[in-house]
Amino acid sequence: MKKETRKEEIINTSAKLFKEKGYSAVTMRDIAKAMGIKAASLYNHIDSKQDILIAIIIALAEDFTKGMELIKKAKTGSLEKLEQIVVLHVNITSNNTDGMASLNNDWMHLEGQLEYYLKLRVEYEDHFRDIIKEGIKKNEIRDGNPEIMMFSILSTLRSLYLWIPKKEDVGAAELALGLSKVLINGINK
Amino acid sequence: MKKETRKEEIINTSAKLFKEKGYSAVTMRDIAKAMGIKAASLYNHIDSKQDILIAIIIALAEDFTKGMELIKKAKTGSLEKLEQIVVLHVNITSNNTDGMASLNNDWMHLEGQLEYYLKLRVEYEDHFRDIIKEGIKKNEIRDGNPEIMMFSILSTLRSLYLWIPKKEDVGAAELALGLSKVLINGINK
DNA sequence: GTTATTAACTAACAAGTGTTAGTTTTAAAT
DNA sequence: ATTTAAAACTAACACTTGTTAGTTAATAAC
Repeated sequence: MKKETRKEEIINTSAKLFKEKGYSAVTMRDIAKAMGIKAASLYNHIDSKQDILIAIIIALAEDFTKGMELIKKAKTGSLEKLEQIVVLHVNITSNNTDGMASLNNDWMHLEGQLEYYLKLRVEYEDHFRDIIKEGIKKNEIRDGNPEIMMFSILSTLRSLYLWIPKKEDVGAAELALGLSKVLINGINK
Repeated sequence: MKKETRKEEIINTSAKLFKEKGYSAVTMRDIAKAMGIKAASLYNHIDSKQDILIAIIIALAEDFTKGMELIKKAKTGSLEKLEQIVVLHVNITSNNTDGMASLNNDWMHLEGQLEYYLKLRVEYEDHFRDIIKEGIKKNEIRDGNPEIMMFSILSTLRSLYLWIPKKEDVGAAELALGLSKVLINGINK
C-alpha cells in the first residue's frame, strides 16, 4: 500500500462526490471543500474537471477489458467463463465502488475520450455475447434469447456498485458465489 | 389518446433530455430550444425546473406503488407474483422509458419530495423481499440469500429503460416472458 | 369588434460556473 | 541560511445558470 499522491486524492474525492450527485452537479469548489483547500489549488495537480472524469472512467474501463481478455483466452467451459466474469465485476467494483458509479452514469460527459470508451464497451459486450452463444451451441446453456440473458446478467453486475457498500458484511468471494448461483441457476426450486 | 397539454409536452421533452445528459446537465434553455421556444416561456406552464423533475419521478413511483399493492393482494403463488412484478416493470417502462431514466438516475436531485420518494422506494423493496421470503418458506423458491435474489432481479428490471428502446422488435409481452424465464430459471441447462 | 385569456417574447438579474494569473506559504535540498 | 520546488492562497475573468418583470402577439368568448 503506497500512500496516494495528491492527484489520486483529488480523483478519489471526486469519485465519491460524483457518485452522490453526478458529474454535472459537482463543482470544483465542492471537490476543494471536501479536501479542505480552495478550488484554484486543485489546478496544481490536475488540468481540468474533465481530466478527473477521464482518469476515473478510462482506468476502470481498461481494467474490464484486460479481465475479459484473460477470460476469453482461458480454455474453460461457458459457465466457468461466466462465473469468472462475475468474479471480475465483484473484484473491480469492490475496489472502487465510487468510480464504478461514474463509469455507469457519467460516461456521456466524457468529451475527448467518449469514442474510445464506447469502443471498449462495445467490444466487452461482444465478447460477453459470444460466450453465451458458444455456451448455447455447446449445450451448456439453456436455449433462449442470448440478448436477454446478457442484458439480465450485465444489468445485475453493473448495479453492484450500489449494493456492495450496503452489504459490507458479505465478503467478495461469498458474494460472487451467491450471485453466480442466482444468475446461472435462477431462483426456481 | 387525448392530445397532450403544453405542460405535458414540456415534461416529456425534459424527460427525453434528462435521459441523455441527466437533470443537472440540462438547462432550461436546452428544454426550450428542443420545443422551439424561449426559456422564459416555459414558466407560463411550469413553476420551476425542479417541478418538472418532481412531475416525472413521483408519477412513476406512484405507479409502481399501485402495481405492487395489487400484486400483494392477489392470492397467487410467489413465482406468479414475481412474474407479475416483471410484467409491471415491463409495462411501466415501455410506456415511459425516458421518465424511467430520471427515476433511476436523478432521484437524488429531488428537493421537496425526496423523503416521500425514498419512502415509496423502501416500501416497494420491502414488499418485494417479503414475496421472496414467503416463496422460500413455502418451498416455491430455492433456498438462498433473499437479498441477493432481490438485488439481482430488481437490478435487471431497473435497467429495462436502457434496453427496451434498443429492441423495439421485441414486444412487451414477449419480453416479459423471456425475462421471467431467465430471472426465475436462470440460464443453466 | 371588443374583451379576456393564454402563451409567446425581450431584457435583465443575481448567483454560480470552470479556469487563469499572480502571489505567498510550506517544506525539502544544498 | 539560502535556494528551489511544490502546493497552497486571493482575486478576478468570462460565461452560464434559473428565474423574474414587463410587454406583445395569438386565440377564443361575448
